[in-house]
Amino acid sequence: MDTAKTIDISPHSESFIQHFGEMGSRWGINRTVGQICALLVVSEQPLNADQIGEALHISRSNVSMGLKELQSWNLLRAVTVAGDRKDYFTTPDDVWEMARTLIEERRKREIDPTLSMLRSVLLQEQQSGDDSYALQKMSDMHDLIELLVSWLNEMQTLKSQRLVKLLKLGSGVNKILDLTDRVSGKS
Amino acid sequence: MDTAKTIDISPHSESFIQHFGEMGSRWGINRTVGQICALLVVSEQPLNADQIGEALHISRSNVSMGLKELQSWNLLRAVTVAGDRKDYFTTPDDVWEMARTLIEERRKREIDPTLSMLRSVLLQEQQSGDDSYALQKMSDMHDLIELLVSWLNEMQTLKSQRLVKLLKLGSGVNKILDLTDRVSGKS
DNA sequence: GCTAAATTTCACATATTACTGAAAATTCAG
DNA sequence: CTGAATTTTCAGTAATATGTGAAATTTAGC
Repeated sequence: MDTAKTIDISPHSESFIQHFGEMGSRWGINRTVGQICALLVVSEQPLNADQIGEALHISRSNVSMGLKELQSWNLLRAVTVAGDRKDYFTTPDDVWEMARTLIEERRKREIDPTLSMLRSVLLQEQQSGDDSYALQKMSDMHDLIELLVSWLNEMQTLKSQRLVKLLKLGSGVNKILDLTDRVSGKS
Repeated sequence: MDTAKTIDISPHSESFIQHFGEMGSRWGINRTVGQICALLVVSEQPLNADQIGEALHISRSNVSMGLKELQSWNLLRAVTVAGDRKDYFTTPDDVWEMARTLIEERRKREIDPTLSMLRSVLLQEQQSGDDSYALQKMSDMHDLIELLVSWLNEMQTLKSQRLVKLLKLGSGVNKILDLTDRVSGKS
C-alpha cells in the first residue's frame, strides 16, 4: 500500500525542528539525527521512514542511519500499524522520561569513560616519584566525578513528580541543611 | 631568552591528556583544545605557548587558537613571569571551580539557546489551529528546561563545600521531602 | 520456499571542521 | 621610536564527518 499520507509541518514545528538540527552539532549528534528526533517529538502520529525523509528532505538511507542512531540513544518507540508492513516510530510521550534517558545516555558516553580512565591511572602503583601533583589533580577530579555520577544515579531512581518537587525546592534545600547543621552542632 | 625548559609528561599524565583529546569530540570541543586543557590541569607550573606546542606536537598557531577557545570557556588563568615576555597559562587550581565554569558555559551554549527558541515560538499568537499537539510538547519542554536551568543557577550560588554536602546527601533529601509533605498534609 | 516490499549496508561524493606555515599585527625593552 | 620577540590571523590543505544511490539483506504475506 502506498497510502501513507505526506505529513506537513507547521511553521512553529518547522522552527523547532530547524533549531534541533542546528543544535545537533553542539550536542554531539548530527543535524539529521537532531531533526528526526525533533520531528518525532512534535508529531502526534508515529511516522515511517519515508514520511520522515520526505518531511526533512533527506534520503531514505540517511533516515535509516539516523533512526539507528536514535535507537542507540533509547529515544525511539517502534509502532506497528495494522495492515502496513512499514515500521512506524515515535518518541516517548513524557518529556521527563526523555530528559532522563538523555541524561543517562550522555553520562554513559561523556562521563563514565573518564571515570574509568581516572580509576585505571590511579590504580597503577605510582612508582615514579614526581608526578604527584598530576596524580593529586586526577584524584580530585575522580572524586568530583564520582560524586556527581552517584548523585545523578540517585536522582534517576526518583519518580518524576518527586524530582520536580526537589528541583523546585532548589537552594531551598540549603536551608534544611542549615537546620540539620545547627542541630548536629556543626558550623 | 630561550631558557624555557622543555616540559616532559609522565606516562600517567600522558594517558590523561590523551583521553581528554579523544573525548574532546564528544564534548563539543576539538581534540587539541581538550589536550591543552588537560595538560594545563596536570602541569604544576604555568606553561607558555611554545611549551604547550612542543609537549603536544602541535603547531604554534594551533596552540594560539586552542588557547583562545579555552579563554572563551573561562578556563584559563594567565600568569606573567618576571623577566619573560611570554604569556604563561594555567587552569584554576580547584577542580570544583572548573566544574562549575564548565557547567555554566555548557548551559549557555547548549541549553539557553533552546530555551530562547521555545519562548519565542510559544510567544507567537497561535492562530493556526492544528499544531496544538506540537505546541503542547514545546510548552512541556520549555517548562522542564526552565526548571532545570533555574535549579542549576541556584546551585551555582552555593559554596563548593555546601554543594558537596548536598550532593552527598543525594536522594536522602527525598526523606526530608517526605517529612515536609507529611507535616503539610500532602500525599 | 518464493517474491515483492521494506530496510540496511557500503563505497563514493560532498560538506564541515581542524591544522599548518607564512605573513601581519601586537607588544615591550631599550 | 625602533626593532626584536611574541602572538594572532588567515588562506590553503589535510582530516573527519555527513549524506547519497545502488546493491545487498531482511521481512512477511502468499
